[in-house]
Amino acid sequence: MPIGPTTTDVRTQRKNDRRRSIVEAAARLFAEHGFADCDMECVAGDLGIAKGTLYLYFPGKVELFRACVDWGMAEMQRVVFEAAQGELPPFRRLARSIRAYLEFFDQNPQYVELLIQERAMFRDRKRGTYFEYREGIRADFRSIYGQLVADGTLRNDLPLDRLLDAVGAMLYGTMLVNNAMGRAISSDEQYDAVMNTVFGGLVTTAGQEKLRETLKPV
Amino acid sequence: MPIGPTTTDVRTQRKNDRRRSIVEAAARLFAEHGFADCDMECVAGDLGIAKGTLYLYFPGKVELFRACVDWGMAEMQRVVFEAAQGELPPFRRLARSIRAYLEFFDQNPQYVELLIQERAMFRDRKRGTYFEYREGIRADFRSIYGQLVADGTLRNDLPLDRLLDAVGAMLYGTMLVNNAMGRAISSDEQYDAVMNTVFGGLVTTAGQEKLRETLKPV
Amino acid sequence: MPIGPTTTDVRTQRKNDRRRSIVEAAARLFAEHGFADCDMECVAGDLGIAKGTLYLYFPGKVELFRACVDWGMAEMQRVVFEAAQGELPPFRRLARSIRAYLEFFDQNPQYVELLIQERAMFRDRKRGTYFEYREGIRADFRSIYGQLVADGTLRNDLPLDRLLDAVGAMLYGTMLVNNAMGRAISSDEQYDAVMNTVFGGLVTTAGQEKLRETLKPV
Amino acid sequence: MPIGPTTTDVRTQRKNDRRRSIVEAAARLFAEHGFADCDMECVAGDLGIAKGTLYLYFPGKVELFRACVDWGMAEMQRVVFEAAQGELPPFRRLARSIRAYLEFFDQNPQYVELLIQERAMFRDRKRGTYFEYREGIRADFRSIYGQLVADGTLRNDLPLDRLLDAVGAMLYGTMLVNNAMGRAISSDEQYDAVMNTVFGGLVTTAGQEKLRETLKPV
DNA sequence: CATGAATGAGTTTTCATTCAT
DNA sequence: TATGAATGAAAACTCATTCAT
Repeated sequence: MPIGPTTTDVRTQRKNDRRRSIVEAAARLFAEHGFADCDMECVAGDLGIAKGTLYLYFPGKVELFRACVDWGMAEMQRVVFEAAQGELPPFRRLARSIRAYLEFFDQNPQYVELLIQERAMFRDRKRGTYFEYREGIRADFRSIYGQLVADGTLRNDLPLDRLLDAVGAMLYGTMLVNNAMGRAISSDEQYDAVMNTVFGGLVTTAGQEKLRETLKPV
Repeated sequence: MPIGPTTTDVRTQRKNDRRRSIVEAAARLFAEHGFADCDMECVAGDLGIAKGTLYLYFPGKVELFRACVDWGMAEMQRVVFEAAQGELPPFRRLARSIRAYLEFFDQNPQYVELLIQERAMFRDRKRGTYFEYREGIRADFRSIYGQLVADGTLRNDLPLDRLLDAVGAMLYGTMLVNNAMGRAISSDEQYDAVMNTVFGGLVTTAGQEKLRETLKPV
Repeated sequence: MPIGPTTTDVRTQRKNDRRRSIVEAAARLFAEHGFADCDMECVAGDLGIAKGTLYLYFPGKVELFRACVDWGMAEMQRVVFEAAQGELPPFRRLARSIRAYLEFFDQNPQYVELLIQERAMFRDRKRGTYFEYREGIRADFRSIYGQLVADGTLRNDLPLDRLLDAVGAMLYGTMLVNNAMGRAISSDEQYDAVMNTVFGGLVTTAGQEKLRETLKPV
Repeated sequence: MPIGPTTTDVRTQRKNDRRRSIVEAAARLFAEHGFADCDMECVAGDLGIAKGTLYLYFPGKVELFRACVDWGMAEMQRVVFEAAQGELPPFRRLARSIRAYLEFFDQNPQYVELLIQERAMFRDRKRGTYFEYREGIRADFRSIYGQLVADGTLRNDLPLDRLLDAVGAMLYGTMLVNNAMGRAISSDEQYDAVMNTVFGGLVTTAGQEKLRETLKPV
């Protein structure tokens, strides 16, 4: 009996591909028109399929929307994590992640839009998808921050959580403001501003010596 | 003909009072239920008036909503400006404004909600009300920042606009994150975090000496 | 201060009149097309009003339908009760009620239809409206039957409940069969049949001798 | 060419078996959820086959439903007929049939449900399946009733049709009422009640004297 | 000015039926 | 034969807005 993909495998695969392509189209359209003003007809039309078909892949409009946000945030998380991999000094890994974060939202502005839509629409969900993924990222980066405090690169007079908060708020704010202003500022410039200000402030004087290279503009 | 308030004046006054009270109720309700889930009936009901009456004061739902956001942002601007008044050193005035900003949104979370609603709903409007008022504030504070750069308190190796951007992004991010996390952190702590990080980074070493008092926790 | 109808009274009155006329039209249409095949548009159209207006008077299609059945059964109950009033011997009152029941459904076949619709549609409701009203009628007639048993008119070898059941089943069956056959038999004839059989018995006195064994309880 | 079941016969046989098993499942499910709330998916799922397969055996949902009702009524007719067979006195055969009828619906309440569903759904069909089969039964029993009138067991002052109507209505009503009340009364008791009332009459001999006027035709 | 009844366009969702594989 | 993915028509319900009183 030959080993190979079973019918079920193929079907599952096909179904996943389809879900994926629906999510991609929907993410774009939800971002373009807003959740309320993008009806299922519109998504189906864009994909060239019938309205009813969408319901074979997602239970309803809300779930489709959630899948879009989730997909985007998973992407973002992946990109940020990947940037932190490799045999590099901790601050370097941190910096690369920050850059990755800003670039991700700069290149995928539709996900900024979806975050806002989600926040506006579902005020009941405790925090929204962004903040769920943020928790994951935060947990993973905590150790890096810990190392940097331990080796004297970062200030040790602030609780680790405040430190993480500060960087998180700065990045969130930067991402949103930039998006609102029509991406007038390149992600390079954004990166410089964040590094110069937040880390200019968080890094010790001694640390600044050590990081001269890393902190300077790209 | 007697001098005094004319009938017209009285009418205008009364109309404005009415508009004002409608805006207050609507702001609360839009924030509570969201723009889409707060219907005109709901606003009218809360005020104890008929639905049709709302249309005597506002052309439509959207305009009423905009009036709410506008009202809130004007309040915010006023509060921030007021904090900057008085015979105080420039950095002091800056710090007081920042504190006022954070406190305003902490005490009026409904306006955070409205900002998010507006952003989500009206993606066509170039930037939204927050960013229009932000421009006004920014213009007014530019001179303060200029003074602080000139007198060596703030770093002069960054363009003034980047400096303003950095503070703005940090504040916007802090306000939103705090709101999303359920205001788990007091505005005092938020203030400290912002001052310690952003200004810890922006202030020169020399400047830090001078500002020792101002920068330290409240 | 003059005594007279207040604005509220007038409004309530008007609202009730409207509800009433909607129920009348809806009862007719639900009966004609069936619950499933009679959409709200159809009811509204028949009344010359907009679909949305229906929702000002009834929360939804189901409630409108229920109001129709309820209205009809209340009418039926009223008619049956009224027939039992007056200074007449008990059996006479009973007979008049039975006649009234059969005539009511003969003249208002739409209510037969609605009863069937309800039964088919809402299998979850314990019994349906007919059987709720039936309970009321039954309770009221129990005393008449009691008198007739006591004075020796009716057999006393059957529990009162079985007696009531028997008459009830006969009437229900007669009403439904007659309706299903297209009202081929006049309510006069139906009445005769019921009285002659249920009360008179089909078996002759002589026959009863012969059937003693067969007729007696199993 | 060999004599024996041809390929075609085998196929036909298999097809019929399949139809049969589909009808059984569908009857159960239509009765449980109602025609409208039992979709083809649900029937297919219960049988462990694909939705499309149903359409190989029945042209559509309605035809499947009709087949269910038809199947049930044919069963009922068979059971009632069988009970009337044998070398027994006519009234005995009649009584056995009545008992069989009541027992059938008591033990197969799903068919009561289907009758109601059919009646509610297809008001256009002249009478519905029940009444078609009823005609058959009626025709067959007419001769029994005739004998009983002829031999003086049953009253001869009523047209034979009225007599048949009366028994039919009583049985139909009893079956439906009993079903609606949640089968609170055993089919034994139902049987007794029918026999006692319709055939025995509720009014005592003495009572009949008194009611001569009231009971006689209007 | 105030009212609130009436409107009707607009959207989500369901499901019988089809048909390519 | 059997499958099950795709279709698209149909219908309940909502709510901003209007307007006669």
